[in-house]
Amino acid sequence: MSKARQTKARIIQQAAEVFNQKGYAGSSLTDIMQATGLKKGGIYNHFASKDELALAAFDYAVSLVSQEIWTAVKTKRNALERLQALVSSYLTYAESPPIIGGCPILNTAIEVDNVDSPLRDRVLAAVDSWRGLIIRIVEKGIKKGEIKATVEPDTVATIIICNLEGAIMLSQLEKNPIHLRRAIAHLQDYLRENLA
Amino acid sequence: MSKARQTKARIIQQAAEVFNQKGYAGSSLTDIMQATGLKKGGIYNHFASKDELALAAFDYAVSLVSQEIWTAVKTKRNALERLQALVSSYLTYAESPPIIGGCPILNTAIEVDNVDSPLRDRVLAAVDSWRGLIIRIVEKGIKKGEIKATVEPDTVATIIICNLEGAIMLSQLEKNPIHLRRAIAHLQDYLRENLA
DNA sequence: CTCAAAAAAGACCGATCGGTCTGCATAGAA
DNA sequence: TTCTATGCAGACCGATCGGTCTTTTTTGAG
Repeated sequence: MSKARQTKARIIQQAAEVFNQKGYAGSSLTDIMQATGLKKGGIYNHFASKDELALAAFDYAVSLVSQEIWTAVKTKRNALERLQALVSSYLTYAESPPIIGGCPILNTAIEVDNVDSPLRDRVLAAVDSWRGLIIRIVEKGIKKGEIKATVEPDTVATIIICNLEGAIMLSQLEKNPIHLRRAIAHLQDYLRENLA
Repeated sequence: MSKARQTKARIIQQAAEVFNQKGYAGSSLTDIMQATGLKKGGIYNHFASKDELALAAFDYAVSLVSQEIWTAVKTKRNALERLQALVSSYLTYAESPPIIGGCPILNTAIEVDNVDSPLRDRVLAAVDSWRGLIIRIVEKGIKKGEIKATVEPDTVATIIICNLEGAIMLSQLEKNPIHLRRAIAHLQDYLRENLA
């Protein structure tokens, strides 16, 4: 049983890399077979369908990104510092990303934003969770007097996510981390000048 | 001959909508046939391959967006006002977008950023062209004393594009224009406070 | 109106798609 | 070490993929 779970975890990890680079529609089972070294029987023994594997792979990819963010955030107690740490954690995204191929939330959002699918719901949930984290940090900061009471938590969340996602796209496309670095610097200015 | 060109143009327009909503890998020739009302013979009479049609459709979609931007920009002469007009032109993106399914540059960038393909080169060129427009506006503004000499044109371009693209993704995913409006307001603040 | 040229239809092609199933190999409890 | 439960290989399936080609229809110049 342990062996089986190990294999299943390996399939998810390696499929996540394939999906994140080539997209769900653009990845075939042959691609997954090549990445995992397994044949069809081996894969379908663990997953009922390609879609089910895609969901598991997306959840796994998101968990990698979330973990990286949370690891950075929890090192600080002050609200402003928490936001700064969150933003800065994306500096590592260019050099040693948690998963190759860009941000899985962005990639999947673009691919499924016009269709109804379970995957679309997962993306929405992932974005909501991310936005919720930022909103809670800001709200707590306001309550504790670390952040100006006039600041709108929702707006801060939108601005941070927009900049990071847009910058990841640009840096990924041009294979140049400069855009991500500029966006992070811009967000740090924004946080410093508008929140406290 | 005129009829032929009309048909070809119609194929490009309707294929562009399909591709922009479902992606290139996610759109089949059957989808294109359904959208255009033509059969395979009718489509392949105008295009040698699906890829060739995809290129034409992408170029067309980008031209729609570019035209919208340029129409807004050319109404102003002052550099700061030009940038403000450019940013504000995206207010219409939510209600009456030049093409449905989100920004074609963003959508295509995400789909092809990890593969080598002619389409990837087109996306790079489209982004370069957009960034070049912003950079030239800023440079001219600096030369004419309308913008502070310490402003980095490249950075301004990155920040504007990041915010707009990230916001389009969020608004498209959540089917809520609020994110785009927040990003535009944020950019207007940024331009006002940092450029002049 | 004629008729040649071009546009479109639709049958057809091999390759590949996601998915199923049978049988063999292996793992791990007894 | 034995034996059974299950992980996995690989042949197989129908559907659909992008693309070709022959035939029919339409177009528009003369």
